[in-house]
Formats: sequence, C-alpha cells, structure tokens
Amino acid sequence: MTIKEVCEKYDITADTLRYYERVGVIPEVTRTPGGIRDYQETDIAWVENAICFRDAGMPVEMLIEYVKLFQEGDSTIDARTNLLKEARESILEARKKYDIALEKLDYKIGRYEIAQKTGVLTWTEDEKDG
Amino acid sequence: MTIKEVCEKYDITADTLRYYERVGVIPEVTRTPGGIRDYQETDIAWVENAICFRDAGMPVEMLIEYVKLFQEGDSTIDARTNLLKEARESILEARKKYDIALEKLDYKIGRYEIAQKTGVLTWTEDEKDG
DNA sequence: TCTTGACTTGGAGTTAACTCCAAGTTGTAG
DNA sequence: CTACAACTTGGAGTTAACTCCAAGTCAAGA
Repeated sequence: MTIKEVCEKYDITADTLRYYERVGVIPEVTRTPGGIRDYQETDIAWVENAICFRDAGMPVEMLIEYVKLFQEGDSTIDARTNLLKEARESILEARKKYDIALEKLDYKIGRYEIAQKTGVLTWTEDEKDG
Repeated sequence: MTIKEVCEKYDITADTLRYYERVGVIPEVTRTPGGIRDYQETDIAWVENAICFRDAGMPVEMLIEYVKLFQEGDSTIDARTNLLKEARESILEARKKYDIALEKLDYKIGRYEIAQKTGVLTWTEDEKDG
C-alpha cells in the first residue's frame, strides 16, 4: 500500500505519516527496493493504533515510548503494561471532563431553547453569565 | 477574590487567567480602585465555564466567539444556541473516539496481563504489532 | 514611611504537533 | 527513452495555547 492510499484510507496527510515514522510514533515502514514506502498489514496496524490513540489525546511522546519498549522485546512487557494502564487512566479522566462539559452544555442549550420560544431568558441566582 | 485565590481554587496559573481575559475567553474581570483584579461571583462563573469547556477540548476561539455574542445582547441568542450545539457535537464525537481508544487499550492490557502470568504473548493473525 | 511581596502591562518566548519546502529520486505511461 | 507525477529527505515554518519576562504599581505589616 502506498503512502497515498494510507492517507486516503485514514484521512491523514502524508506529512503526518512521515512525521510519525521519523519521530518513532510508528516503527520504520517497509520500503520497495527503490526506497519508497510500501505499507504492509503490520505497518498499517501501527498507523491505525497511532491515529486511534492520538485521537484520544494520548501524547506523541507516550506513543514513541511504547514503540521503543516494543522494539526492545519481551523484557519490556511489564513496562508496556504500566504505560498502557497509565494511558487508560488519563483517557478516563479526560472523558469524565467531557461528560461534565456535556452536562453543562445541555443545560445551557435547554435554557436557550426556552428563551427562543418564550422570548425571555430566565436566570437563577448563581448563573449571571451566559 | 484575588487572582491568587482563583488560581488555587481551580489549579490554574495566573498567567492563564490573565491570558483568558486578554484574548476574551472571559469578559473583563472586576477591578479594585487600584486596578487589581477582584473576581466577583459572575467573574468566577465565567472562569469556571472556560476551564470546563477548555478541559473538553473546546478551542479558545470558540469561547471567545461565545463571549463576544453574549456581550452583544439578546439578539444573539440564536447564534449562541447554534454555537453551543456545534460544540456539543464536537465533544460527542471526540468522546466517541475516546471510547474506541479505551476499548483498544483494555484489550491490549488484558492480553499483556495474560502474558505476564503465563510468560507467553499470544497473537492472533491480524495483530502482529504490540 | 519604608519595605516587601503580590499585582499590573505589553510583548516576547516556548511547546506540541504538525505542515511546508526545496532539491533530488523513482516509477509508469506514451 | 522521455516526460512527468509521485515519491524521497532534512530542515525550516506554522498554529494553538499557553508561559515567561521586565519594568513598573499597589498594598499590608513593622
């Protein structure tokens, strides 16, 4: 699979893919004899994981660390497990914040919709802001 | 409430609070006759909202837009409602991505924990990466 | 009143994560 | 064999969101 095909498949730029490889977010990609990237299934699996974890706000640094440990072999399984658990906690915490924001948003939207219908904005004592 | 007290209450730096005010993420804060910030309940409510929505990944630009609309008065209620709904959609989408990453993480952690117990890492055909 | 520490401003600097560029190479269609 | 698009690299530039700094002002305690 060429870099272009991977770009299109995952809606990501070629620059980002090359950047991920350069800094170690994914291991080095398989090449043709001429030196052009030819993504194999394994390469693609790494790309998919990288995108997935980046989408969840996991820092690039953490992904680099994981790949590094992976390449050091089975002796780093404990370290990798810890890293993943740490990532899990961060993501859970972030998600909790998303839920809180959603609650606040839903409340505000509800109040605005009433205002739109009645033409009057109603406020309680402790919400003098918008 | 002084800027320091607000910092401590919300675990945020004074620089960030001043930055939020400068760029318009929150409206101008109440001052003492000497020009020093003296946060009132309303100011604090804005700070709280800003932190909450930033924590959910809402871009500073969007918060600025909201404050601007708010300050233009009731004629912008529709625009504000739309903005909030847009924010809601983005947050929901981001949250979905967090859930996908969590699933993947849980699966990987589970597999690593088995490896730790048995000393053997088991792989299925389509997961040759770590 | 003096000192000391917290506050003020405008502007410059930093960080993470890309994103773009120039100059050169590869590979395919005619 | 020749175009020509798509690929390669190292390195520089950009963006969002802070973060720091210098030089000056304010205010509470001795």
